[in-house]
Amino acid sequence: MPELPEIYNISEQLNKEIVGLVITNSTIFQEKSINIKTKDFNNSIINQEIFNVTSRGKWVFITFKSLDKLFINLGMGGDLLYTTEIPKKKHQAIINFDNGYLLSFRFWWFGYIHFVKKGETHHMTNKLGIDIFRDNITKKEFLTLVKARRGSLKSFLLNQKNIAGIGNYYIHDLLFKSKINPLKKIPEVSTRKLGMLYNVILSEFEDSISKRGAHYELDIYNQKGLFQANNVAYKEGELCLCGTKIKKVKTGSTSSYYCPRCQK
Amino acid sequence: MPELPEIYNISEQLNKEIVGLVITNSTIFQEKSINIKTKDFNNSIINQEIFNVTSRGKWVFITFKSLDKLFINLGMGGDLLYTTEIPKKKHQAIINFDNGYLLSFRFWWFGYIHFVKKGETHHMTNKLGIDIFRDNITKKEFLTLVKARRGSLKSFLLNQKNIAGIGNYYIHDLLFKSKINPLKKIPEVSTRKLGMLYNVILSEFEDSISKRGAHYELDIYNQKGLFQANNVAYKEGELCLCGTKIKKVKTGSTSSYYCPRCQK
DNA sequence: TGGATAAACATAGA
DNA sequence: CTCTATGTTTATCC
Repeated sequence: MPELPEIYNISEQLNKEIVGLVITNSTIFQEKSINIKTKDFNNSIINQEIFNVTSRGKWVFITFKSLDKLFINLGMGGDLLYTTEIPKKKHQAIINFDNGYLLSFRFWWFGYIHFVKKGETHHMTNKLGIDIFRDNITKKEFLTLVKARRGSLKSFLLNQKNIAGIGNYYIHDLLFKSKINPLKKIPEVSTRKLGMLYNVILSEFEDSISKRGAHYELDIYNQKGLFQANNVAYKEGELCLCGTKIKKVKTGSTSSYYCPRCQK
Repeated sequence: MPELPEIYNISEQLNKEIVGLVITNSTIFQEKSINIKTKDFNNSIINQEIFNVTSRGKWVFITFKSLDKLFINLGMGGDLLYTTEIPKKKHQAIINFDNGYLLSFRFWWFGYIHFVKKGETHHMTNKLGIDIFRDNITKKEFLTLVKARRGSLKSFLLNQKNIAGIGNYYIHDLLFKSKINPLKKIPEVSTRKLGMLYNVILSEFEDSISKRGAHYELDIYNQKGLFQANNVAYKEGELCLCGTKIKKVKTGSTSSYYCPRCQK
């Protein structure tokens, strides 16, 4: 499940590669991935020229010269490859360009490629929260945002309407490095720790982006990233750096792994 | 806080006393209690003849011959007296009839006397749930209704959108007599106990109505009711009939008192 | 817990 | 936690 650093990286790579290219063909293998009929989708994007590519949270935005857009979400695992040959692995969609290259969209489960006409809004992204990286959010703004709420900090961070881009892989590491217990509610966490969390998010994401994302995700060139988090092991009973056994707790629909000694 | 039995009793008493009477005057001391301007309210009801009086849950409905209506809610404590003399206790409204009698509305806190024109709907009562007593709900209907939900049974019963008329006084007794622990969620309660609960609600309400309501509430003649619940004491540590100490637990915004032995 | 409303939280579904 | 929709609870207001 690619999160902010991977999506940021993918969008920047695409921005380098496909701006100015024109779409010559499009093949949809899974109509559930798109938001309109396949025929309409193809008619809408073929012959369009790419204007730019950017991202917000876990969403990639491809803007055409016409200002129509594609909103792409890779869902729970998936990749977006830029290549000349159709990949052998099962994919949901292929988009061809006039330079002989193509984009292959592969979703492990749910994923979206939504076409949105110029000026129209997209219901899945118009409520997206801040992208702490692209929006140049200051620590003060971050603290104001967080402290307005009283629920669990982990839920807050994972909710894309608050802060877009944090998912289940990075959250453990972010909380570990900020020494925050994943069960805590926002009012129970000191301002100092919330400030530390802000620093950690920025530095961790910058670090990961510079390494082209997480080690188990692919970039558009089919290359794995070099970033490895996992300061807190993903198995109950494994040892933290401090020697304490990692604890597993249910936090909503997923679990959290944390060190009872380091994360108070 | 009058609940179904008291409200049922008040509406039936009114139905015996005021049908056919004509309103000659109306005085509003607290404009927050009504839904339109005082002047409009008075103009709307003066000279109207009472057609009938009925109730649903904690609401009293006075219908005029014109089919305009008054929707009355006594809120958290309050009384509605039918008398010839203006009561000395502070009241929010007085309505006079052509036989020399008057209705005095007294609210301890929030209470409503809403005027609704013929055919129009009233937003506070149009989502009201069933009145188990007036609607002749069968046990099967009751079970279907309850079992469609998964939240706490106590919340379900107190929510006027589900079943109208149960409040904080009767709820303890109803759960005690049904041997249901007030902390249970609906799926955790056996069908047998839910069926028992249905019987208990009907029998308890019938009993209370026959005694003109709870012992601490007043009917329209300023007389206290004769019904006493309190099988489960309202003080932590007091003894249940079985000798076990009553336990107090938080259930949402209020507390529940229950016998850990009798109410499993 | 009287009732409205909004936010917060939980769960199922696609 | 990918996102939506729905249900349920909590908090605050009047």
